[in-house]
Amino acid sequence: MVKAYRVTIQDVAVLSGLSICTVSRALRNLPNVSEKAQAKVADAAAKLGYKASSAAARLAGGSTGSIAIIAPTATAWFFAQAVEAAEEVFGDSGFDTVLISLRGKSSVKRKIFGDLLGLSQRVDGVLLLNVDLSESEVALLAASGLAVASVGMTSVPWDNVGIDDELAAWQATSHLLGLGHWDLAVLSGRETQENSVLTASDRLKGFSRALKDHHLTVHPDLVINSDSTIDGGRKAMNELIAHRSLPTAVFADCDEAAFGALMAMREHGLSAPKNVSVIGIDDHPMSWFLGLSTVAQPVADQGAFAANLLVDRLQNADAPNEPSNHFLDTKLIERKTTRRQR
Amino acid sequence: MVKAYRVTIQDVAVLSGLSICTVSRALRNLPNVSEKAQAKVADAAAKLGYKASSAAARLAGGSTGSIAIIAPTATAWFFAQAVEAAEEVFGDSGFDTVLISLRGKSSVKRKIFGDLLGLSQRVDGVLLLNVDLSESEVALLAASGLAVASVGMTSVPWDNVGIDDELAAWQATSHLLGLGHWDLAVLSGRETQENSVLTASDRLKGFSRALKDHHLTVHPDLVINSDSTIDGGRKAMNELIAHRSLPTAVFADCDEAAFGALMAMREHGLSAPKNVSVIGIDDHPMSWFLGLSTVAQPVADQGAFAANLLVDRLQNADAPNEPSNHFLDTKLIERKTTRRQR
DNA sequence: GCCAAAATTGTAAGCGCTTACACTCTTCTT
DNA sequence: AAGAAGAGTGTAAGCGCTTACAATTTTGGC
Repeated sequence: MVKAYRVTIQDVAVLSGLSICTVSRALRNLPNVSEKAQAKVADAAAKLGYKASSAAARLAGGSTGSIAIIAPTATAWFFAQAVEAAEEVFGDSGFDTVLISLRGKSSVKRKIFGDLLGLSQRVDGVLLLNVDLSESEVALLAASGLAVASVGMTSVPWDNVGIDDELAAWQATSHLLGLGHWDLAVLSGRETQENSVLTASDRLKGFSRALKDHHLTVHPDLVINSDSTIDGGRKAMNELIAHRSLPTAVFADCDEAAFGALMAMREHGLSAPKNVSVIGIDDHPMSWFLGLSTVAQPVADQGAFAANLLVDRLQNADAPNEPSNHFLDTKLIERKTTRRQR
Repeated sequence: MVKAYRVTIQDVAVLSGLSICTVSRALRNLPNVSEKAQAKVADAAAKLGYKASSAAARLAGGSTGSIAIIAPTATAWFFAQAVEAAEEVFGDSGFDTVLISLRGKSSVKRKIFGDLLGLSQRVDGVLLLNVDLSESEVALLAASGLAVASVGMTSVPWDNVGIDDELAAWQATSHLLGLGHWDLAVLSGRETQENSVLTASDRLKGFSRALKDHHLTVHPDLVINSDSTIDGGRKAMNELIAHRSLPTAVFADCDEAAFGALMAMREHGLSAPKNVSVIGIDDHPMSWFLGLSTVAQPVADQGAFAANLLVDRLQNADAPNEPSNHFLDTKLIERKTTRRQR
């Protein structure tokens, strides 16, 4: 293994005939650098293939050139899509992406917030995907000096991109109601200490509002906690089938849970829409195949959009405009797991 | 925003009454530190909540505390699982995970290898997931000074974990043949400049060998290139249905492609196993639901195993044993999309 | 044309850590 | 019991960059 020679800022300085300091400023597009110098530096840097050492830059107080993505999990369809979309944006902007998956463990989250200072040493910004944060955690992050943006979070003091979860759930539920169903159950993302899904409560609200619009009330027995996974949906539906009276329609607050519900039904000789109408949210690629009615949301778009917002903040740290909140559209897609209730 | 005070090695040195140098050595478990000193340092560090600055460590020639995962994509089921499993191992060992998704673009790969020196400044090691590397890229990486490990790669000069792809494909194909099928097509991971799946060629070999074992030959018309995605499988199967004579059985070299094939069949009023028997490889969580026969492989295990190997190398850089190659078991799971051919 | 103000460039002091090397104690030898 | 060898510890010189601040050049007003 040959000891690789590293091109340093010193080399660029010598070649361009300027001082290290001027080179440093030129490279970072700081003011007070003449065009001539700028050009000379750019030229020399290109010629030498110079790349700043992020470690040295960081140590000296500059930026790290990396951004952390924090997500509840990296395996669920939604997060895998969003992560990859964001990673692309970051990569194209010259940032490394540090992936931190909470894996449903609050211990991981605790560790991160316990060492926020450490994190802020290693990354310039954080992209949060649907992370359920306490008020104090929000405050900590906002005060950390890190640039922050998020997907699917509400009332946070930084840029956010998401869908209107309440509306999406309302759309799904209203579809069911419009079809004449009035005996509905909901598979709702579980909210526990260990594993909470941030969007779940809004989606539950949308469900409730739709019922209210039809002068129906939410029966607590028909709100089933469910992990936002295939297996979670399956367990929840099994529970519903085993222990409660079967409703005529079920709203699962994500497609993967709906898949699980469909599985559970089949295990009991039931099918949709024959015995129960089923609808989800997401428009997962398998949904089309399974004929699952759902409310589609743009997933990669959300990740990319939020990532761009974050990169903008980082690159224009001088323009401190207000945090913005963007809602992307959702759309009901009627397929074959929902039908009119006679 | 309050300027956060950083606990430095200096603070630990003062509190423990030792020199910075001794503290540094103690913290990294280097030899020539008395037990007494070791204890004092550990104590002081814990009391202060000291964490070394990775930037400073890196700059001074130490390690960065991060590891890159390079994968063809982060969204496919296999990779999302493996990435998360590896990320967990890295996180538990105190490493940050830098995610680099090639997104099927050779340009990204080129960029990485064009700046391998840059990468090696930012991470201590690299975990490659099924990345198709040229010989020169392998050599470059091996000479980079980075610790390397991989999943699903063969004949590489570093630790590797995988399944026996040829065997898995042989198992799947033999199942079909054992059922009396002799007119088989294969949906094989596409090998193009832009987007190649490393395991595909081995799986194709296994397919061929199984045929050969039954004194059958591979008809080129029945080897269909297919992206390893749902959509890829769907397109490939559509092609097969539209332009060639329908075989009695199809082997898709991953479950997602098999899902796509099943979709395409349904679009044409066909179903498995009635018209065509279908088998995949993976045992994706949806496979059970769809009744897809498949050859199961442990996915998270592969990611975690390789990650552990890499971490071991990094932590015991002094014990340079030979690169190892580990094969994990695969297992045929017979479900409902395959049946005896009359 | 002259001088102050503004624009540009350079000097030098770190950032927090690792490491070569020098130094001080302990242990064994003989 | 003296000297060599070795264990433990400290000193100081960077790693490559950013950034106050000082030095220099340019600009512009009169």
